[in-house]
Amino acid sequence: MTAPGLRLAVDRRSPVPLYHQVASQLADAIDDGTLPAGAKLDNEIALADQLGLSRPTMRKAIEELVGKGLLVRKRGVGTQVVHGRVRRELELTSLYDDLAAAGKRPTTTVLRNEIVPAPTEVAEELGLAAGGEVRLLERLRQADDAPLALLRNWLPADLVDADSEALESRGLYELLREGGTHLRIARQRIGARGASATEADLLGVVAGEALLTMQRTAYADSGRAVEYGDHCYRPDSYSFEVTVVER
Amino acid sequence: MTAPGLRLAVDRRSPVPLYHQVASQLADAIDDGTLPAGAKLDNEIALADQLGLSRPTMRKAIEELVGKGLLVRKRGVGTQVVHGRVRRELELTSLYDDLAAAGKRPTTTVLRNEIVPAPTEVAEELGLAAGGEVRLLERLRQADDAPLALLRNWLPADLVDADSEALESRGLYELLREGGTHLRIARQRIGARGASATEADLLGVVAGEALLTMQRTAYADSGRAVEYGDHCYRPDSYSFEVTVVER
DNA sequence: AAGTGGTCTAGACCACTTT
DNA sequence: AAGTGGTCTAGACCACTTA
Repeated sequence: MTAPGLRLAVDRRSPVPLYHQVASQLADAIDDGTLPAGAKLDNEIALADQLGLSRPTMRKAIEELVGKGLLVRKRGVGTQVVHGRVRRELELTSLYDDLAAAGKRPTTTVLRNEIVPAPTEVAEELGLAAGGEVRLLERLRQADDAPLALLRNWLPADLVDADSEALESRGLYELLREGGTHLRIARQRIGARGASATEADLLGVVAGEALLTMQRTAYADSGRAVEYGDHCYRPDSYSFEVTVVER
Repeated sequence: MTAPGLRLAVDRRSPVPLYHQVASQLADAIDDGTLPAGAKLDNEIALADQLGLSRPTMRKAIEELVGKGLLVRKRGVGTQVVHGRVRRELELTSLYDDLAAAGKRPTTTVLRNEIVPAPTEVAEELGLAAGGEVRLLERLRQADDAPLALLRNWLPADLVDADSEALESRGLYELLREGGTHLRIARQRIGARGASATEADLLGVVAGEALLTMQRTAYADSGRAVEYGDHCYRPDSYSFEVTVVER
């Protein structure tokens, strides 16, 4: 039951970890149909031998794809490709990156960009003293000139220069990365509510119409909270994809 | 910088994997404040020594918590507890389980429970021939007698007995588990839209009012799609929590 | 220079499923 | 009985960060 056209090979001179090289090649084979839905993989030891790898390394490659929802394993049975087509996953990217990757032309209008005392909830989320200074950003995001999302963000005031011009051309996350802040974890709450008059006006909908909402707190690799966001999206243009894997 | 009150120990006679024992104890210590936000853990080798474990096993315990968003690691620096309080995570559970765990009293009314030819989209999601037979379930879920969600599910017709009485008392996922079907992966799309007249009536809202929606395809450990769901929720009573970790 | 996590190896034994 | 994934060990070397 092994796929015939499947060719795997690793490059030991590459800085890319061996397990990730293998995982990428397997993911590509699943994407392009070389490994069709339901296909059974050789067992871990055989695969490791074929590639000249140790079993733990081969196993880690498989684990990466199990975590992404592309493969399922069953003890005593084997490893198979999951049925069903794969959709884009929810990852730790900004909406700006998402749109650029999807080939849309994202534009941003900065509505507010100012230093304000932190509202109670924001201070709590960011782990700051109440009333401490934070930068408030309010932006309108458009894709191909159609309004798509209204983004409000609060960040520790010293974290980023955030001149409005850079924000309009590059997106907040990219600016943070340039400033040496690498986001690692985001906790998001996704919900829905009716649009307020202001929101409706900016997003080009009728007041009270359904909006998709997200509140997000993002943490850097230092463990500190560096962003709290309160966003709303036009639900006809945006949705969230999540893949959940049983632990 | 090691936490003083932290006491870790493993039971080698337990069937619970050692790495999971350690991960649970660390998670508890983070929950109850023994390991406060920002606390730095000893390095992996020292921790492994203290517990009489090998480094890979200790590492796997830490990896489990990094994946849950409780810890962050930084090469050359160390491992720390993430700042910010932890919220309940989105897992592969049914809404019924969610509510029961939250101490609510969930009740279910089965509105439809019949065998129908599969609509095109459903057949595609489940990997069945178009027009093949599927079971259509339509249920109204309430928590403490307040309407909360309207759930429509399609399943392969042979998969579950699904008598309506059992569905009202136990929830679909539990019935599937009892029938030997173990869900492993779910792909979910979360969005929003206005309520139709029928939905509004059932959920006790006004037509056009915002609803939170989810379409889900769930896969068993056999890799086969076993459930397609199209759900809508009252957004004042339900939201989704997602933790995203940078790969 | 010292300390950390990141990767990798070559084994071992076990639990579970299928034949 | 045979084959699979699940767990665990005891090392090794490397890349990165901080002092």
